[in-house]
Amino acid sequence: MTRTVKDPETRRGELIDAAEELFLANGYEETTVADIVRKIGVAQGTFYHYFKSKDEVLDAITDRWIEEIKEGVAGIASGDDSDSIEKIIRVFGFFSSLGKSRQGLVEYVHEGRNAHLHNKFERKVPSILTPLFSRMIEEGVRERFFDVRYPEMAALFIIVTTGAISHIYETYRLNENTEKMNEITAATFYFIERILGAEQGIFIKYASRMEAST
Amino acid sequence: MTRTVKDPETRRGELIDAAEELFLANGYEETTVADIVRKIGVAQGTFYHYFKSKDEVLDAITDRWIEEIKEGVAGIASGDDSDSIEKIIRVFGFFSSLGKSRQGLVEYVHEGRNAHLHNKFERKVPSILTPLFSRMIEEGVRERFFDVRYPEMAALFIIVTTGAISHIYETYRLNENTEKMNEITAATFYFIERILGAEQGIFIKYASRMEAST
DNA sequence: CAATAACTGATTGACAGTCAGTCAATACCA
DNA sequence: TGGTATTGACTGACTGTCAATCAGTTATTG
Repeated sequence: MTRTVKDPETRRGELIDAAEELFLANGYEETTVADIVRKIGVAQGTFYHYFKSKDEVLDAITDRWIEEIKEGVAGIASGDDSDSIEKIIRVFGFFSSLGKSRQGLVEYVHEGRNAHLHNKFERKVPSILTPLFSRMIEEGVRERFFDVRYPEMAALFIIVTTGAISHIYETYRLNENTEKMNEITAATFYFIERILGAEQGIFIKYASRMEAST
Repeated sequence: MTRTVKDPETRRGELIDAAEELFLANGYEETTVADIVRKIGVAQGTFYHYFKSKDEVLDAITDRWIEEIKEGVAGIASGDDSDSIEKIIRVFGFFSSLGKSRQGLVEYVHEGRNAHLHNKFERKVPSILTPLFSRMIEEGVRERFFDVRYPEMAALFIIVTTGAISHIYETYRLNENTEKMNEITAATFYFIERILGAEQGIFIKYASRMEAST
């Protein structure tokens, strides 16, 4: 094949893009390195010039996703135009919109065959989000919305719970069990209020007020 | 090699035992089917006579573990010699003792290289334990210890949270960060009390009373 | 023009899974 | 009781696939 040299950053990007697309379409295990390189028309060796292993591209892909999540949450959390309740609601809204625009991705991450990826997410997400949530919760405590003895632990609990529950939510969504889906959503807010020691129903109240003002 | 015919149940058991031992020692990916059959001195084909794939033995192994957990919890939950608070404390005690007697297993399940297995656990455990926890929580509501609108969801939340937190607890344990470990334990009870709408500190109070009476 | 780095693609080694066939035990019949 | 048919446990060489390697080639840069 004719040889084309590109800016390393570009090439690396091409490889990650191709891998991401194929992993999403066919799964990690089912995608071969040969598939990835064929997609952009380079030799197999080129792949290994940029990545030490197949696993390493997966890391690069998840890092990209996690960076996106981090920036989205940080953007909401750092704003001083809203109180902590509003911020937390917006963060959940951000998660939900991310899930909707990337439905394939959500299904993918929860599929059994992609245990590998799911695991990477489970490791990285809490460590990135806990400090951000922690700050919002502490802000909420100062604002007297919340009353909680362990703000950092509360953050961790909320994050891991939401993550694990989304797993179960996803199975109900695939079975079109709307009743259970609604129950999970309602229960999630109910328990988050309890964990944070917030007034019962305050999240729903705020959420509908926020919707009305748009 | 000389041919020895055994009772199929025995042979199947031998294969599962050998696979479990090797998976625990070296990891799932790192163990080959050839290793498994070599260990008990049968041909590779024999393995595939009993299992459709390498993944299927892993299923058999996790099913065995999960059965053990289920029976342990069911035994505690069904007893009518204790109230719901005591039962829940005993269940957590059971988890902790399981973790101690099988330290290798716990570390193993949480190791990155065994994402596959971790995922299997995460799928199976909640579906098995939720009904059992649900009943204990409903019992506690009748006994006026708890006050919670969604008992089944509370069960689910507590189970997935405990599972995910144990993951994080494990990393602190490996780093010998005793402070964080204690904080997690205290926070876990604190938040479980909040989720269940129980009196603050009731679990600790009961736990120390139970210890005193032994 | 020398050094560096991007790139090639045939090759290797490891492994999951297959398959055609062997052998032992049991069941059935004369 | 002895002969034979059937079942299914068991064998192990073999295959196809794939991640990873490596010796070599081409472009770029100073």
